[in-house]
Amino acid sequence: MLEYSLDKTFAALSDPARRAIVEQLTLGPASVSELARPLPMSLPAAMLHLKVLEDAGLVSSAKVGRVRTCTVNPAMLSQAEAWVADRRAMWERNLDRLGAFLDATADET
Amino acid sequence: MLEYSLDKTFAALSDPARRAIVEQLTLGPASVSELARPLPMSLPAAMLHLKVLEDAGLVSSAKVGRVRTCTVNPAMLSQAEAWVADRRAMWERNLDRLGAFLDATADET
DNA sequence: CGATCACTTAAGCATATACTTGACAATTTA
DNA sequence: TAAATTGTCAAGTATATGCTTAAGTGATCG
Repeated sequence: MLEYSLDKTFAALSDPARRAIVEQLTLGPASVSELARPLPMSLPAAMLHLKVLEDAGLVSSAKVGRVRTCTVNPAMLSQAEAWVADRRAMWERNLDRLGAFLDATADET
Repeated sequence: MLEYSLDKTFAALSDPARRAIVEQLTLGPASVSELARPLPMSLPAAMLHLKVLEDAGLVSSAKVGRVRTCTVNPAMLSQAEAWVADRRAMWERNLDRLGAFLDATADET
């Protein structure tokens, strides 16, 4: 039952270990051990982070033989990016309206 | 002691109530009560969310008389947006390299 | 000056998150 | 087939998060 939400996406990105995993995966696919090695924690702990990223749809993985290979899913990155960009655009549009209002008001003096 | 981090920014944005607050603030400044009214929770609970947003640097507020007026801080939105955009760009650059590699490999046949 | 409004603080509770170590399973490799 | 590698599960602990109601503070209105 895949259900990707902004809640999970942003929550996943709020942890430095998980951002480090995403960062490494943007360089190319990697195994669980490779992803866990640079992290300051045990392997099971790293796997939990990986699970969070997968639940959020940011990462996909498949196991072949005894090694699980993980890849990043850029579509989910785009979705998070879009939400923030839209809010910022909305803010700027409103700032423009405020500017126009101030201009119009200035004309009245 | 202001310390804005991606950790806090993404964590703040991971909650629907807090995103609703940001959304409303992109339309213009608002008081605490105005922000809390549409949320399905008590006013103290809404204030906690507001505090999280302020700790993350996403929202600023100032109290004049008995009403506290809140505004959104787009710089922090930009920072979050930039992190995601950079990772996505990195992923695409690597995808290009993979394409080039495959092309080169194809030439060898 | 008493009532109301807007916000704030406090106490308490339930659930979720992040990590540990130790045991265990499945696959290569020697 | 024994040993090493790679990943997973389980139990336990500590801290953080999200919410409630009740009580309180300071500003403004009638």
